[in-house]
Amino acid sequence: MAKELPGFRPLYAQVAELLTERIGSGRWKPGAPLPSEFRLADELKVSQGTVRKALDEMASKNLLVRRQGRGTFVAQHSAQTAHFRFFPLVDEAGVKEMPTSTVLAQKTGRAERQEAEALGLPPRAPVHRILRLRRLAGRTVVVERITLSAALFDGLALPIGTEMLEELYVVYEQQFGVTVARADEQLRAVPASAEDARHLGLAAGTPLLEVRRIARDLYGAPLELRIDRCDTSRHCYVNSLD
Amino acid sequence: MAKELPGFRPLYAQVAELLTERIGSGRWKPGAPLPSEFRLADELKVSQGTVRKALDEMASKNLLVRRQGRGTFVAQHSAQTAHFRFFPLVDEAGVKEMPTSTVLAQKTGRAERQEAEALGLPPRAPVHRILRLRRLAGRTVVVERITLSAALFDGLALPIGTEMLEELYVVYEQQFGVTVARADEQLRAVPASAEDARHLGLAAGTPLLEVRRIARDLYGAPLELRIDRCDTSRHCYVNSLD
DNA sequence: CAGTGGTCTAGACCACACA
DNA sequence: GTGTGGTCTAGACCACTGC
Repeated sequence: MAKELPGFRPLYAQVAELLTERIGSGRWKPGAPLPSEFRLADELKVSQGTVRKALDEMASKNLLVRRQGRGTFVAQHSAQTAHFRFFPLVDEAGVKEMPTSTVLAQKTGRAERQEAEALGLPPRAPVHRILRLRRLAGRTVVVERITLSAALFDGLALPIGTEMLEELYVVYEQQFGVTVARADEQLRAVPASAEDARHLGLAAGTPLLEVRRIARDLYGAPLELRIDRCDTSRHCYVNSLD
Repeated sequence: MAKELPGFRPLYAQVAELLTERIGSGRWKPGAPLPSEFRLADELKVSQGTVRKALDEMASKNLLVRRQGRGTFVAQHSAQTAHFRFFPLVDEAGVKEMPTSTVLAQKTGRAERQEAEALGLPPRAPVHRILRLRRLAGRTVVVERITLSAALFDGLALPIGTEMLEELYVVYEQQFGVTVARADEQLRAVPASAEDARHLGLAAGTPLLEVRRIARDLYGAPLELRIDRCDTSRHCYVNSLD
């Protein structure tokens, strides 16, 4: 069964790739159960052990959720999971709180050079821009500026001025069928602009933590550019190396 | 062979734990080869597949390095590996450069409350404190303050004022037999103190990225408290989520 | 060449979830 | 009970390394 030509990939990796494509193509939607290991093995003409290794690999990348006795399911963002995976701010005691979010503005325009590069779009492609504030324990802690391809997120209309309960990544998944699987971030310390300072109730020039994030889909293609400016006087960004 | 009592752990996890203890106890030193899978399986009275799963798990945690045709080796810090695993600063093009380091001072004193807590030491335990500058592309970019247990790092004597070629984690491993396996970091934006500003050639109050790191050994016990203040005008801290 | 880890297969039994 | 994933075992063959 295994082809051992030079440069070839292991069977389980090919199986994982095939299954990932089925998820990406929408054949299996988020939350849906996959066929059992034995059914997949029969269908793909490989052993159950090989399917298992592929599924384990995909589960370790948070693409699948496996539950003993129940089955294997396509991973699905929820307010909870998106929060714990993609919101690294904690309070001084190290506790992750659920933030509240309010969209101040959503506008459509043409991508600046930097935005187009980050999102892999042609110059001046149409984009949505979102300005959002996020609060923790009643304090506004983050000023967030988001840029999205207007072609990919066609018809996006966020409620302005009222508290959003849903995580944005849940909206992307449920309304536009795109899944955020990974994000790359660059962090810097910057002085608060006059606008940042007004939103955060601080003096202009106060040091803020700037987090520049590119969120990516299953294949690593960029979906969202997000620039957060965070007041780290009472919260901090946490990270573990290895 | 497998005991299936409630709450018990899989055999391969027990094997991994046993092997981790052998490494931690110094029975197998960094860089040394482990016995082959079959020898370990014979010795431990489990199958080769179970040993393999334990070894794979440990390799995925960077505890071991496996090389086809050669064997399995205890992971070893080198200037290269320590740099790529534990130095998240890159330049504007996203390139990781090798930093140069100069120790300005090394003193011994008694732990402050915060230091003792971070390192899991009794109040006022003796500690080494190190002040170090790190340069990238000829610019001083990081002012680094390190606190270590003087009991654990007994006899530490770093060269003052001259450029250090070795990574500190290599020194810990080779001179003191302790391995940094993991690190937890907290990031904040802070204004440069007068001293920071002098070292970095900036104005006091300039926003700096403060990285507060606790480096831990194989078992998660804290080894080192390190507080870096970074000039992020030409470099940034990078991180990937999932 | 012999020895190592890497892959693939097959079968057994266990723990868990749900009807 | 039935079906699921989780663990353990055993054996085969491959690819890589170094003698």
